[in-house]
Amino acid sequence: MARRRRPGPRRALSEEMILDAALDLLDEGGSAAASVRSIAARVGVAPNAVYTYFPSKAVVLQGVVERILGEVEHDTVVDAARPWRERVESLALHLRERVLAHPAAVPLMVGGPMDGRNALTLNEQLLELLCDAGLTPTDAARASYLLVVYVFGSMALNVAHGPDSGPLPPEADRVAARRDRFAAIPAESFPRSAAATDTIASFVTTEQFLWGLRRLLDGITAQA
Amino acid sequence: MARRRRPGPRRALSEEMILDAALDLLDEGGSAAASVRSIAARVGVAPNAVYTYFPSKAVVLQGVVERILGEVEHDTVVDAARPWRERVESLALHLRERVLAHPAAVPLMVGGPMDGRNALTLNEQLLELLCDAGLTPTDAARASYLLVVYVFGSMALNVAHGPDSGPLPPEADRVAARRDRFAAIPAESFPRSAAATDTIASFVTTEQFLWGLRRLLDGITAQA
DNA sequence: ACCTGAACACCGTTCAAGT
DNA sequence: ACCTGAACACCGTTCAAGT
Repeated sequence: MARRRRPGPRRALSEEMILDAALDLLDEGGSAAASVRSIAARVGVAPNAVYTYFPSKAVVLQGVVERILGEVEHDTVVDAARPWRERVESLALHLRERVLAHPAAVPLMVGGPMDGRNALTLNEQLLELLCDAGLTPTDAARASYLLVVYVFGSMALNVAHGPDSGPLPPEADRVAARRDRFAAIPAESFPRSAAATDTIASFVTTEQFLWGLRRLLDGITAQA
Repeated sequence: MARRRRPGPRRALSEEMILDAALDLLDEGGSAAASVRSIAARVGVAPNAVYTYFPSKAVVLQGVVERILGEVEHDTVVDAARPWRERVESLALHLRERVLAHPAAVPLMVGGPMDGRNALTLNEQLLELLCDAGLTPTDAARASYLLVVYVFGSMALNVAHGPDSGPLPPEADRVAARRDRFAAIPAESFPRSAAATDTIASFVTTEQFLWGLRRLLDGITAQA
């Protein structure tokens, strides 16, 4: 089935080089920096040459998402001998860590299809885990969707306030920035929100992420 | 403290008119249709006249988000006499229904600050509800964040696959579209995902939303 | 103070032409 | 088949000028 291809001049690039360039630009300058023109410039071709490799910018960005999800080493992180809840937790924590390394890509994930090979692999592993836990296939599928919504939803809200360029600041700085942001809540109109400022500021932490994840797992097991 | 303003010619517009135009365009043509230029055209002024009312496009879109969140009639939906779980459920369902009426606005909410007056009002009401349920202020704040992540996260993933224009199709059509999309999963590589196609297709339904919400409430009460 | 015309510095994408 | 120059139809935003 091996078809010969491209009889013309050797191609100067590869899909991978374009995805690399796009991801680098995304990491360095945020979503606005990853234009077709700047991607092309970085790999040293004219803007329209990109369309030899990808049909549109949207497909390039989809490829970037897939590349990031591919960086999640699905199997090595999760020790099959441990209890299933711990396995889910370490998978979720690892996924979150890997994705938050590319903050500008989070909106692309939440806003796009997420039905590529690596996304499916991730989902498949989660399903396996939940079936091992004794859930029916239907409940496992529902629960995995719930977990996906939580992991990606929390990342999206985490990233929402931050700057649109560069890597994610350290956790302490993000908490401080959030506290500043919510310190101005008028206590007379929103007494409970104002009183909870410190807790609200901590929503961007891994600790709060784990708290929510555990409540979610509690809910799933209570159901089973 | 009433300060006199604008000694020049009477302003032809108001902030509200601009927000109306922006929301209409968003609803009719998706996020790409709500450009500063098209907003200006709809209200009958030159593009740069918009900058007399708002400092930037981002602030206009923030205003649109606030307007939508203001459409949620916080109090009337939730009967204070009912058990707190039911009150949370009806608040979440109502919020979801109101927001999904404007699919193109969902990414704006998940991607932006969400710290306006109406967003705070919503959060305050949720906090009150959870405190009534017996949670400590800290746990109530954490739980409300968990609920917000879930409600907005699930909407974002729901809207992600759909077309970028017009109102959200009826639920049955969205399920069918999703089934088509995931019917192509190769069963040899992803056996569990392929077997769960029907369940996966149903993720966009209100029923599945409620299922997840209830697991979440189970987890929160198990903690308390 | 509010609005305009014109311009600046960008976009994504297409097309005819070269090799 | 791959790449280029040039163009098309857009963007958000700024600025000087009018009233």
